[in-house]
Amino acid sequence: MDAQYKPFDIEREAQRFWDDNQCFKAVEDTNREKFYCLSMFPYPSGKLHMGHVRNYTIGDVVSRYQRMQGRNVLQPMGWDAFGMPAENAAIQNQVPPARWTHQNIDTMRTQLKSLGFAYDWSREFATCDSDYYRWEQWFFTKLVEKGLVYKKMSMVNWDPVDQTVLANEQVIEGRGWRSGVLVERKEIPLWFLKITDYAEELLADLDRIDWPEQVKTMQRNWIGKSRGVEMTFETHDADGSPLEPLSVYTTRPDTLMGVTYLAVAADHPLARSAAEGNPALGEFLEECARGGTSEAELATREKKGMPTGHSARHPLTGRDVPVYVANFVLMEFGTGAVMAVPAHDQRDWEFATKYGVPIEPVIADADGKTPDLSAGAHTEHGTLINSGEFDGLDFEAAFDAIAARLAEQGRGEIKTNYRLRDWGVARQRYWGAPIPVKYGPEGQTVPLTDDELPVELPLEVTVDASGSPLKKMPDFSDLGDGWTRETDTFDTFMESSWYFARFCCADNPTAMLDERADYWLPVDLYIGGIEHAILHLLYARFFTKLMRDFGLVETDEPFQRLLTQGMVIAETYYRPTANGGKAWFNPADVEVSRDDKGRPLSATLVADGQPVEMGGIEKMSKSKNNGVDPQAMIERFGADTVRLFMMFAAPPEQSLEWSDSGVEGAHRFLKRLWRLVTEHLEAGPPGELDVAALDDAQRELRRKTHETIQKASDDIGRRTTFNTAIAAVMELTNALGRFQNESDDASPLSLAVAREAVEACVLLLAPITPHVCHALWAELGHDEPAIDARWPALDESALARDTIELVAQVNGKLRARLEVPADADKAAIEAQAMATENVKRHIEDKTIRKVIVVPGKLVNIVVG
RNA sequence: GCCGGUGUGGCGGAAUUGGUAGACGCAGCGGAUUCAAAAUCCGCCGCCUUCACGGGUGUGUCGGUUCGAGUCCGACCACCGGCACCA
Repeated sequence: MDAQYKPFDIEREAQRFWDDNQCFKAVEDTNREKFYCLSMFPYPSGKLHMGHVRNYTIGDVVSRYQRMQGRNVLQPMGWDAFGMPAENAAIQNQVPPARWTHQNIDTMRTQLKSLGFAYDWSREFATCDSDYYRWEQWFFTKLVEKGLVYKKMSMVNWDPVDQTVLANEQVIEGRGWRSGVLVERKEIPLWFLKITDYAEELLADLDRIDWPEQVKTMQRNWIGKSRGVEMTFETHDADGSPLEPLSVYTTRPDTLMGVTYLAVAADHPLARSAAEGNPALGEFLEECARGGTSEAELATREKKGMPTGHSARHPLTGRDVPVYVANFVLMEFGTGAVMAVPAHDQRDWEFATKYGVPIEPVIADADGKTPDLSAGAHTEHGTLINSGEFDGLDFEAAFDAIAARLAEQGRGEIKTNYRLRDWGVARQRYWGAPIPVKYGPEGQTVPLTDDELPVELPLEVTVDASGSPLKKMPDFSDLGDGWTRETDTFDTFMESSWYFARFCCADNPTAMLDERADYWLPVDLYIGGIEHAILHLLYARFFTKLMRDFGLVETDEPFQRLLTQGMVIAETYYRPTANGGKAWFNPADVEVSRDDKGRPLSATLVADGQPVEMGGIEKMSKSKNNGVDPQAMIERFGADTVRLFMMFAAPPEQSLEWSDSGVEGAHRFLKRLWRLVTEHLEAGPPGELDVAALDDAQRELRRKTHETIQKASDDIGRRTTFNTAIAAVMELTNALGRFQNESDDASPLSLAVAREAVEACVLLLAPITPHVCHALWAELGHDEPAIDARWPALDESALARDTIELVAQVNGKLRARLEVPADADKAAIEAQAMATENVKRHIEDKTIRKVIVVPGKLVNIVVG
């Protein structure tokens, strides 16, 4: 055995072994329990970043652990290859998006392989392969047939200079990112999928999946089920001539008698008609149409409104209230109109205060009095006042009574509403899957038939800032005889909504999915960034239900268990630039000086020795130039070190701060492990492990071994806290090191106990640092490779203790530590605590009021 | 703005069900080894106080529940993720 740990030789050899023997090729076997472990596939943006390394190491650790549990494991990898960055790169470098994408895939595949991930590469695909997206096109045409797809006018960000639709990301402070001009809201026809048909099931099934509660809560709130009343207000203009009635939805019908105005969206037909002959209002509507379409932007905008001059008749009192246009009412939500109760809704209160609309309280405060509305609205439920016949009713009773009265008069009904909106899947972009629809000379809209599929995306194109090149390619769009092809492409969320299913049968050329999908699905553990908590994960759940309803899969849910991984962050460094901006420097090029406690004091750029500013710790990103290149780290320390550091530095759900010295520490540990095994092997062959013959030191090491097996198994298998599993193994190696040094005892029995500890260390670390463990396992004389070894088994009897330590407290403060027999009863523990010197000192002259004994933990003496 | 989360030594973090705060690692300090250095090994290491035993204090801030709170409750502050065309 080599006395030195040589990661590069070891890693090359282990990877060659796994490769040559196709160790990770997954084969369906109904006699074995399967485990499908999936990490969110990467967008091929160029090179692997640390976020990828973290994500994929977590998945690999779980996959290898599950394999050691004897399960039939599938861990595939592929590429989420469509998207905007390829088009941006194309504009910048005149490279066709396809070539740029495939080059990136090649680079990143090589990098993934160098990390030794246990992927079944035979299932690899990229979503930009027509073999993949053809099935998405095919499925879309089936959805059209079933009425789950429709076309509707919808708002987009329009750049009037570049004459193109912008993504929200491309709108910076209301302006186009390239042109710098104010963006306009523009309505164009777009394709939608009816996700709202599945709103109830998407909500209900959250109870059946093992996901973090926070993610489920976010999805519940996003779906936003509410119970309320939809009602109709008759409307008329200033002259009293009737107009179209206004429909509004409210979850607070109990406040109906407090309505003092209505508000409609700027895009509402009533607002538009009112603006005719009212130039001031027309100007206001134009102002509302400026800026981006994102909800964050709309919600943070200053709340503004203007009267339409029209009035609405209260459905119960018959009183007229004014109708306003308000920039915070959204046409996409509900009916595009709201009733306003400024006394009991904070936003309405602010609006009414600003525009001098009356505020009329109709709900009493907690004391049953008229609420104080001088500083804001009273939004809690309460008893009705100033509401005529409804006075004295509580929320529930008022809700029902007012809903009943409206229903009686044919002016309203109870309605369940969802905040969730249908999914707009059309993008006016090139680098995506073409939407398989054609348009006829008489305006017909026809989905393509099976023999017309796939619609392949032309690959040799020139991309510029003026929008999708497909629209300018008659070869693509003109089908002859007056027929044209749809030039919009799919939202890239379409591809990521079913790739996990295609991995089960990626080689099937004649069907989207086959029975192998039912063997592997659902995914047992899905790992990815928390930033996908809502959109991607909701769309994938929706798509799974669609596929189920078409008989393509049996499962109702795609991902049984979800692990949301935190970001990788690092210190940032910059210098102010002449134009008021910041020039960012990579941490690798910066030297930091520290005080005697190790706190950073200042930083200088190595290249010129001049100071740079410290910009704080941020997510690793290109824009802040604080990314640490995984490749450089692998080349310096080896893949095992990088994997170990990533898993050790933080639990997977928290953000992880990069630390160069932390990586060195991880490397140091692997060297120590190597040396420990070397020294153990040099001491000679172990004897039989005769448990009955152990002395105290041997029994103690053996207990530590099994405590570690217990903890690491729970940490990896149940808790997925890999950092604490590694800490436990480090403790065991420390104990083993002391045992080997101190005992200086090479008896066959001691070597047998040490052997058990050494093998536990190697196997418990095998999922995390697979290369070095592959080598060490072989050195320990095993013919079978470590990947096929069984996870170490716990021997409960090894955990037994004769005495245990517990603490004595006086009034909750720790005063002494006690060594007591493991089977001591409460009275004995209490007596021993009372007899302890330091406890006596704190209870003398005081009355003992109570004694609490928590078995195995502590005794607390309460004195007064 | 709305929804969700996080906050513990010099640093990353541990404390799993309300029961010993700081496991494990990094940095630092002291020592061994070395001609010297690197590497390695051993020891110390929240803060204040004490010769020492010990005592006080301490988990973002303020308050509460409890024999006992990092953990539960209320209010607040700071930061992070998402907000439907970034992926």
